[in-house]
Amino acid sequence: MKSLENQDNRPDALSASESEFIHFFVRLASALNLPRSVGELFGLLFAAEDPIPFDEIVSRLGISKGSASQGLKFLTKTGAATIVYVPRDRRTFYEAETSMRRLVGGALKETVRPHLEGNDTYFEKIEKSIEASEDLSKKSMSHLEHRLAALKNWNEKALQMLPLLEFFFSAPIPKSLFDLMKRHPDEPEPHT
Amino acid sequence: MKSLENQDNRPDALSASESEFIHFFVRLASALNLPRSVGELFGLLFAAEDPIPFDEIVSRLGISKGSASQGLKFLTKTGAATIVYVPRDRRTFYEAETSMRRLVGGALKETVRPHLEGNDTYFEKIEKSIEASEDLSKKSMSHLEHRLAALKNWNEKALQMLPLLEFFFSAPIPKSLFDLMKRHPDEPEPHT
DNA sequence: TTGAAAGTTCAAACATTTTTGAACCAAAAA
DNA sequence: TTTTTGGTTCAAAAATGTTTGAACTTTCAA
Repeated sequence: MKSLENQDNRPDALSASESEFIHFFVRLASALNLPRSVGELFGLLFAAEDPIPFDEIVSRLGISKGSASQGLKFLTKTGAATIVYVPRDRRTFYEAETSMRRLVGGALKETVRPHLEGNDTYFEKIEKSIEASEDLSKKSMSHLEHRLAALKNWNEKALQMLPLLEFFFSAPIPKSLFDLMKRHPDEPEPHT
Repeated sequence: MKSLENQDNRPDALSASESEFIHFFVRLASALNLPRSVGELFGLLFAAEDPIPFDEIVSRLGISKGSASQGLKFLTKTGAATIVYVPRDRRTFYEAETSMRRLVGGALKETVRPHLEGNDTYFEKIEKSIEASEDLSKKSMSHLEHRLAALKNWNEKALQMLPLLEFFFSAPIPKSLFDLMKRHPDEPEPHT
C-alpha cells in the first residue's frame, strides 16, 4: 500500500502548477528537438523547491527508470541539472540549474562550440577538393573558393558570437549598443 | 538515352567539390535537426554558380521530386533560397541566399521569434495555476512565483537578443564590446 | 556472506519523421 | 481540344529517434 504523501510531504501526483511548468518545458524541449522526457525532467526540477531523489522523479513523472536515468545524465552532462548529495540518504538527488548564464553557457559549450570548431576539418576537405579539380574553369574554381571563404567567415563570426551571447544573458544590454545598431545598416533589407 | 551533360554544360553527377559542400550542409542540417534532404538541397544551391532548375536539382541529387519539392518550399519559406525567373523557360530556378544576415534573420524571424512571443500565453496559464492552488503554503506559492518570474525574464532577454544577433552577423563586432565583457562578471564562474 | 536498494545499460517495442512514388493539377505546346 | 511538361500533394514505406523493461552492477546494511 502506498501513501498519498512521502516523508518530505510531497504528493505523488503532480500539482496543477507543476504540470504547467512541465508542459512549458516539454514544449521548449520539442522546439530544441530534445526528447519529451528531458523536458518533463527539467520542468519537474525547475518547479521544485528542493532537490528530488531519483526514485521520486520516476514515480512522480510516471516515466521508466531507463528514460529518467538517460535524461538526467543528459541534463547533468550539459549543466542543466546538478546532483546534490544528501547525508544519510543513498539516493541521488537532482536539482535544476536556474542561472540562465550557466544554462546557456553549458548548451553552447557542450554542443555549439564543438561543432563550430570541428568545421575546420571539413573546410580543408572542401579546399582540397577544389584544388584537385582538373576539369574546372578558372572562373568556376574562383567561384568555389569564394563560397568556401564565405563559409569560413560565417563560422568565425559564429565563434566570436558565443562569448557575447553568454555575456548578455547574464548582464543588462547597454543602451549604447542599441544606438550603435541603428547606425550600421551595411546591406539593404529585402523589401517585405 | 541520357547525355552526360545538359545544355548548360553541367554534368549530371556531382563534382567532388559539390559533394564536399553538400556534405558540409548535410552535417549542418543534422545539427539543426533538419532533414538531410534540406541540407543536400542547400548545399547544391550554395555551391552553384547559377540558379538551378527544379528538374536538374532532382536528377543531380538523386532524390525524389516529392522531397525536392517539399525541401525547396521550406528553404524558400525561410528565406534560405529564392526563386529566380528565367525568361523563355517554364521551369522554376532556385538559388541559395548567401548573405549571412538574411539567412540568420530569416531563421530567427521564422522560428525563434514566434516561439518566444507565443510563450506569454503559457506564462499566464502558469500564473493562473499558481493563484488557484489552495493547498500550497505561502512559501511554496512564493517559490513558484519566483520561478515563473525567472522564466519571463529569460524570455525577455532572449527577445532582446534577437536584433543583436542579426546585427552582429552582418557587422564587425566592436572591440569596445569585448572590453566591456571583461568588466562585468556578475556571477562567479563554476570552477571547472 | 547474503539480501535488498538504487541506478545503469541496452535490445526490443513503440512513436515520430522523412522519403518515396503514384496520382493529380495547371499551364504551355501541339 | 488533347498532350506534354513542370511541379505539388499525400498516403504508405522506410528510416530514425525515443521509451520501456528486464537483466545487470554496485553499494550499503544486516
